[in-house]
Amino acid sequence: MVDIARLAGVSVATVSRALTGSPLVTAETRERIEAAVRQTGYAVNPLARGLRRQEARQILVLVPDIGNPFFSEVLLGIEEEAAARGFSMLVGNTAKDPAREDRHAGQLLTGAVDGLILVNGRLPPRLQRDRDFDGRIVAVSEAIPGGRVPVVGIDNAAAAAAAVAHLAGLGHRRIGHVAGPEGNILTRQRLAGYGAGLRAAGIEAEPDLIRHGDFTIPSGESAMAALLALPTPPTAVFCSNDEMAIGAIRALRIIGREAPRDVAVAGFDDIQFAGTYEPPLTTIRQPRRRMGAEAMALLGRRIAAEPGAGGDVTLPFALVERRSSVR
Amino acid sequence: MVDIARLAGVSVATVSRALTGSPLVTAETRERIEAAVRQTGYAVNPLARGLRRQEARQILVLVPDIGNPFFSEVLLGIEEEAAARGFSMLVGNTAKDPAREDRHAGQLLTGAVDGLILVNGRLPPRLQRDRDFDGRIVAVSEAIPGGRVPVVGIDNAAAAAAAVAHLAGLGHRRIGHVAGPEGNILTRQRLAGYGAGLRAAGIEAEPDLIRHGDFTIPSGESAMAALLALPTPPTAVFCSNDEMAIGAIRALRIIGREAPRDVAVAGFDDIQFAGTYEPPLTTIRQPRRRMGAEAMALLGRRIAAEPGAGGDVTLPFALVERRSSVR
DNA sequence: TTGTATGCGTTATCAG
DNA sequence: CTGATAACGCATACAA
Repeated sequence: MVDIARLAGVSVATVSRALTGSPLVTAETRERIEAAVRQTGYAVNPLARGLRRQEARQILVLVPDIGNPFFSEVLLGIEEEAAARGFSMLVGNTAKDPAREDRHAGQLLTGAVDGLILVNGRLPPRLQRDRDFDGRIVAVSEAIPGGRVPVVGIDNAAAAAAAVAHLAGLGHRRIGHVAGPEGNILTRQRLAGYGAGLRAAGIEAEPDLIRHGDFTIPSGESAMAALLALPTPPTAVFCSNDEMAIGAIRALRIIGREAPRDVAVAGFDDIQFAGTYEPPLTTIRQPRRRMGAEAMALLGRRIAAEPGAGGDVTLPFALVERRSSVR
Repeated sequence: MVDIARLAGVSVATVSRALTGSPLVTAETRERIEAAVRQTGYAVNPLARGLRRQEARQILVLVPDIGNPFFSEVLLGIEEEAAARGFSMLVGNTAKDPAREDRHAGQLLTGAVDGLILVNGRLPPRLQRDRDFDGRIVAVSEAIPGGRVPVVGIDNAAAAAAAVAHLAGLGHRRIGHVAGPEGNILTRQRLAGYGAGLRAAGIEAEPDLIRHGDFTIPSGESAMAALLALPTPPTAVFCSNDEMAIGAIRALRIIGREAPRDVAVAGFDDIQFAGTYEPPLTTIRQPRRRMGAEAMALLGRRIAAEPGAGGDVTLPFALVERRSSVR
């Protein structure tokens, strides 16, 4: 910067002002400075600027598994919005390990990042104690227990109810549910929606028709196998995510049956291969990318301490009807 | 830090030394300092440290599409190795847009990041001119034209040849190829391997049996449709990636045929759903995660200016035989 | 409108 | 082994 100052025949202060768009600079001097910048290819040092301004213009996203396509598409939305707002995106993989969560969260305490986006459904331990940074944290997709941090996502219960209504509308009365792991918030919300959907259709709930998996294909397969071993198996099944729905279809195939002929199957998420699978999956589409973008927008507003940067953001979902549920 | 110094009754210089693990500190003073640190929850400011040391302890990964599972698993490997080496990972989505590439690459010039990992197959324009940062750039998966930057990946030609050898070994003599977009390096390498594989099996190449797609499912579908419309269609097809292989299988299905009964199909990459698809896909497995990790390790060595931080790293691939190719 | 001076939080140099 | 101090590059308060 001192070079630019010399080249343009001004002080570094003026260069700084010109570069930050201060109105206190003559058009003419600004022009000289910009010329010098172009000539030398100079660029402001973000570390020095950050040190001075006490901000990093960086945000951190905590993800349990970057490799999971669901999360990576949320990341895409975050990145776009972050770039648009002049932020860079750091990504930390937690693998659900509290120690890693804490290590990454440390970046918020040190000032390495200005904000945090949680895609992993919980606050890192050290942040549970320390409430000083609540204003710089938002969650996406999955709510955080405690209600301290705002969430951006869909109405999971309503979406689950919509899926069940769809199956009931097809004439099914025995509708099973392959739920996620117990204790998980999404599991609870979708389970609640499942129950509400049954009620709305005038169907009596039957605890035996509910089995828990862990959101993986194999777990969906065994949950469905258990359902099929029932004296009176369900004629339709709503699964808490698409992976388990695929597992359910495999379980059918293994015993020589198939979806939707023998059992209708619906999933949740509309992952990339949901529409490509055989049969294509009926599912709930979440606006993943937009969820990421909205989360970043919210975080940006909170960091800037904008007044309206309030609570949760609920985005619309869509029921996507495909062959797996329709005869 | 000044607080710590006061608490421990030493100077900031000593605190700094203790915190950086300098041997020039008494065990006793170090203990006092560490106690003060624990008590206050103090953490070093990375911006100030970076400004002073002229390093950011951050690296940037340029990806064309974070949402793509192939890339996101490479990211996983990068993140793990980066964390292990004390680096944070920034992710920049380029969407193949040169302007975005340049904007992100700027972070290398400003010192915001210490190194760059390219997963998008090419150097951002401004870095093509400026060779000053060559020592801080590595590529993964896809080689960069020009040979200036070292690549971490598999031997794509050999892998393609192995896939073709597999199909030939099954007795096929008319083996088609659904290639990637023309001009793409991976396309060229795999196309070359396809040719080599045919030659090794004593099969004469036939230009008509080669169609180009763009690595998407629909493009694979139409490429395969064209192949099937030939007077004498191939009895086996090697596709340059799994998405196009899935498209090829769909093309078969549309005209009432199926894989592998009518045409054997092999893909490339072993993406997440390759093993789950119906039929499960025969494909080439790339060690994506390890590729990411090795790339980061290489970059780390280069940044540290370690002597042995030389050229390309070639990792082993594996031919995964599944039902799509076997009768 | 511009320049001077100071401090952001660290680390490295140089004395002691 | 420890302390004082300069410097990293920038942005702002204060003067002019």
